[in-house]
Amino acid sequence: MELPEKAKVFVLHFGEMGSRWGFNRTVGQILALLVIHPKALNADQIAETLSISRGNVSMGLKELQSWRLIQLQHVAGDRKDYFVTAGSIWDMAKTVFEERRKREIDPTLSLLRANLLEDAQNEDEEYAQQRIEEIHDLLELLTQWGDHLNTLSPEKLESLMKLGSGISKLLDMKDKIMGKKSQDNKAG
Amino acid sequence: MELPEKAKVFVLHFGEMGSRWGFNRTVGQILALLVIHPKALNADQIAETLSISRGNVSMGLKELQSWRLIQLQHVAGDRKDYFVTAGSIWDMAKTVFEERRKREIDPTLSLLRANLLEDAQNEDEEYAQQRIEEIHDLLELLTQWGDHLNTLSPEKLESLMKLGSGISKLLDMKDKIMGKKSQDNKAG
DNA sequence: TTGAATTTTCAGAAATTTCTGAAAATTCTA
DNA sequence: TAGAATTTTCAGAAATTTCTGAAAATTCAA
Repeated sequence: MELPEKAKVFVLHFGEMGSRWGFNRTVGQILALLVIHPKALNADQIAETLSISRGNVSMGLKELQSWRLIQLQHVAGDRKDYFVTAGSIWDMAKTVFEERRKREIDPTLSLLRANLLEDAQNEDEEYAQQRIEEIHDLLELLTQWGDHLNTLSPEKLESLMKLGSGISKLLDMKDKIMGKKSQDNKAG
Repeated sequence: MELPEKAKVFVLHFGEMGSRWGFNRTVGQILALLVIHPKALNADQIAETLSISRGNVSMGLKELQSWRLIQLQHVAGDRKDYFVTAGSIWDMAKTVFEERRKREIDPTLSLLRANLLEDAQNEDEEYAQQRIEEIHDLLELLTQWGDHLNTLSPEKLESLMKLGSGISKLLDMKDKIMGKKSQDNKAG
């Protein structure tokens, strides 16, 4: 299967970028191909289109399934396995965030927590622990926020993002209505 | 310079994680070391502590400077170059987001835009262009949102993130006050 | 200037990652 | 249940990335 020139450029680019997003070149290319292709594809078609070995495609498809980014789809009268992307672009973006969080952030948080439990033996260790605590708190805040955003409906999430600088005004409005308790306490 | 056991674990872990964040193992280790060390360090100290070559440290420091994550600092009476991390953990996190955006998202957006300018020659290409447009719009929305968040003061940003599920209520409140224009139009 | 101290560079070595393709395993049909 | 179709596995090959260390370049003090 020969790809049109623009499709080729897109697939190759996402191959390069894929490595930034946690998978290797060919895995990125396979995903990109499935994203722009209107119909489900089988492993042989993918191998031929991307000029990579059958074995490599098999491994790549397995990896993409473990990321929950593609889905197996059977085609009537054909014994081969066909694949399509799982959900919309938005869904896939969400999934990538979730999976990366699970694979990268969570293990780091555990390690940092374990580190915080131990007592500092001297001034230098005290300093180190403080920096580690800052990193821990930041990661925790970010992941919790991510969780909250994930609970919002796509529409609400989109309207929140499109607020743009309006978010600042909204926060002020909230503070006014809520009476800015903490600051009033300090002032009074 | 011998590190305490916990510091060693932290540095090694950030070496592994570093590769996820766009730089290689030793660059991650150098950054981690500078983060937890209370005083500025020179290249020889870093090389000795991490057991890596002087040349490798030189390259790593250059890379971290290009990321704007560390700063040169002179020590009175010493000709060697000393280095410290640039700003707080928060500052560094912001910088990493910014730099990654510049290095990864922006080039992708350019490529997608170029692709969208071309005309689709048939149904399949039409489909591909639609998916590409979805990716483009998502990336653009995300980066614009990131820009807006970056303009918020750290305090406001933190209070926004700590809102948690309150964000949903706040959005409803806004809709009520603003009169939910778009939906009213549809209904009427 | 000179030359000692320091940093940078970069060719080749080492380590790591990715890929191939043939053999093994699995699945399905008749 | 045989055997054809298909997928998976994985040892070794190929490609890529990272690292070393010695030489070149730079900086600085006298």
